[in-house]
Amino acid sequence: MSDKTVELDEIHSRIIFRLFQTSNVMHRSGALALSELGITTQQWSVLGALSRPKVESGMSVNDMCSYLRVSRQNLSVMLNRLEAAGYVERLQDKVDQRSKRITLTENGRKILNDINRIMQEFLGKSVEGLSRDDQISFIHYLTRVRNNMTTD
Amino acid sequence: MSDKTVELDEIHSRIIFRLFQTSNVMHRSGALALSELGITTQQWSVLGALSRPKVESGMSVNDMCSYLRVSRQNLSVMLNRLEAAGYVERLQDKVDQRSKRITLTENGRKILNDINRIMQEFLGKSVEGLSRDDQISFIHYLTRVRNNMTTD
DNA sequence: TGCACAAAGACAATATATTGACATAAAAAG
DNA sequence: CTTTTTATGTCAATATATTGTCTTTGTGCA
Repeated sequence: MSDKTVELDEIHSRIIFRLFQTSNVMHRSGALALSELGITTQQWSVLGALSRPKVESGMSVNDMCSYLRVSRQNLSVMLNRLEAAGYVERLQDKVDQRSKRITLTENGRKILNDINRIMQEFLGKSVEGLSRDDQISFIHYLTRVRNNMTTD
Repeated sequence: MSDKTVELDEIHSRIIFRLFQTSNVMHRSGALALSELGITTQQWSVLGALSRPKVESGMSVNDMCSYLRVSRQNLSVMLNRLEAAGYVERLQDKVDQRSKRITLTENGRKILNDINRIMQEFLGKSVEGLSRDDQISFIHYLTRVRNNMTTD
């Protein structure tokens, strides 16, 4: 390897570093906010994914992995915990023997309601100081970077 | 708890969810890009923190935790690996017996150079489609949200 | 000066993130 | 139709994330 020192674009590296920091802080403070329910932010995202009306009939593990951008193995372990807690159900897919349908249970809907009650305030505070337009731009940038970094 | 269904602000929750997804994708694809060096994105951020001229004399573990927004325990384990690999050194602080000074070794500087050579391209691709102004706004939003969510 | 409290870094336990591997089922190819 | 290849979800291993805890050291206050 050459001895020439590489200078990274400072703005580029700062974006990635900020993502790293912000994600860490998000999980830490989010989990703290939800600690009374014993729920992590990651579990919230799993439950939230299942609560959408368009997936009322359930989601496959694979679909969830794609949606959440987590690995199959990680999701499987998270689902173990959520199933054990009675919040989700794994049902055999009727069309494909290899596949499962994951659905929210009634208890899952209830805890999600409790979660959202807490997260409402948490989320509001997290975006303080950003206008609605800022927020929408922010989503656009995040989405763009996410897609740019996505490898198949 | 009341039975009334809570409706989250869709923009707010999407910001948090995008952060979650983007962070996952960032670590996965970053680690893939750096796989030939056997370095993770997290280790890169540790090494990067130590390479700044203003911390030439080293950083305490505590300072690094604050800078990186990771826990002391997590950083300690990461430093174990980086020290074992010969990239960082833990030296006793001369003023405070409880404290350590963490410094980059010469090998640490070399691997960091190799890392940055790879990350240069990775970072460039990750921000494709965002103007310089977009990138600067992005940093501003990330910083704002990070600070809003930071609890002491 | 002595005591109470806090800070520093590391050990322990647990949850989440990845890749690798596997058995079963489905799809594709010839 | 048969064989090869791919897909699905889970087990295994490892790295990173957290909180809790501990011992040693340092600080502040009476």
